[in-house]
Amino acid sequence: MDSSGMLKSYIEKKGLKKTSERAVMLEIIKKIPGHFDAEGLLSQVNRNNTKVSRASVYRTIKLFAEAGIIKESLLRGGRKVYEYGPEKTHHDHMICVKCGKLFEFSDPMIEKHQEEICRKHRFQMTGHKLEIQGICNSCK
Amino acid sequence: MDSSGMLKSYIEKKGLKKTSERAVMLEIIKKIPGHFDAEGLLSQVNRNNTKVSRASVYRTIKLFAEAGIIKESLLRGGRKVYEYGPEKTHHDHMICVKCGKLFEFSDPMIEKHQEEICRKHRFQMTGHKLEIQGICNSCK
DNA sequence: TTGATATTGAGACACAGTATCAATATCAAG
DNA sequence: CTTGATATTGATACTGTGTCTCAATATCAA
Repeated sequence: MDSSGMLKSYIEKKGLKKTSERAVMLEIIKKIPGHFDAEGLLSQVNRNNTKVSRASVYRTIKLFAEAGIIKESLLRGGRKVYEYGPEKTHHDHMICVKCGKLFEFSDPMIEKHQEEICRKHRFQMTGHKLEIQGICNSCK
Repeated sequence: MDSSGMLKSYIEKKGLKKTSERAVMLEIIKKIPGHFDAEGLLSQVNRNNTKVSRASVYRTIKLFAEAGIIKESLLRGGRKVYEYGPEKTHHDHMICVKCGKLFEFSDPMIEKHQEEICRKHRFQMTGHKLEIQGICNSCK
């Protein structure tokens, strides 16, 4: 299912209502290639003719995350960072502490070990975040 | 070296000064068994006869972290969480999303895979954080 | 004892995010 | 189409976590 469908079914399931604000935000988020945060999205939404209030941007981001349309991917200096992509597979992040650039990676072996550990501790995993800090190749 | 020694040598190295506030905070932190945050420490410090201002608590926490006396271990709802223990080895966390309990674990295989990935990407790792969210055994 | 300077406390400030609430938009039922 | 119930919005006040400022004070070497 595409993200518009996901939003529609989430809205129906919860007895919510379709609004132009949500439609506008979804269209803009779809076009963002990488990561984004609430403030950045807010200014992008209000850059053009469209206009959505700060409160609604935050509310809608939360709604989209609950609907599975976007994912909260990490915290950057106390700021939540999201990314579009219901079809995207899970991945982890490397953050360069010098230039702040973000690199994605995924390692099935690490995932496997995590599952192993959870089994051992009888812990039912619902999600995880792995973040490696360091210095990237071009900053060395 | 114990934490008092670490503080002393860090202070000397940086040309800083010994103060009663720092001593008081170190004594209290030493007695905290698990994790703590700035606000919790602040109220603990000011509960008794001792008194340290909010600003100084935050400043001193930062100083202790730089001196290696405490470690920033994770972020919990936008709040930084620390733990005492210069001798403690690195470990990762499992957080129960129901009861909020925190479990520690460490897995050398995961660490190894992380190093492998960093080598592959020519990324010089300086630190990492792995956090598994889920439901703990007693909350199932 | 003195002088340089690191430190402190109090409070203002910064920032991300949430709560409040009256006005408005949506939508199902008639 | 109109109506009524209610979900949503925008404006703005507020919260929580942490930082900055700056005058007063404590520390320490000379």
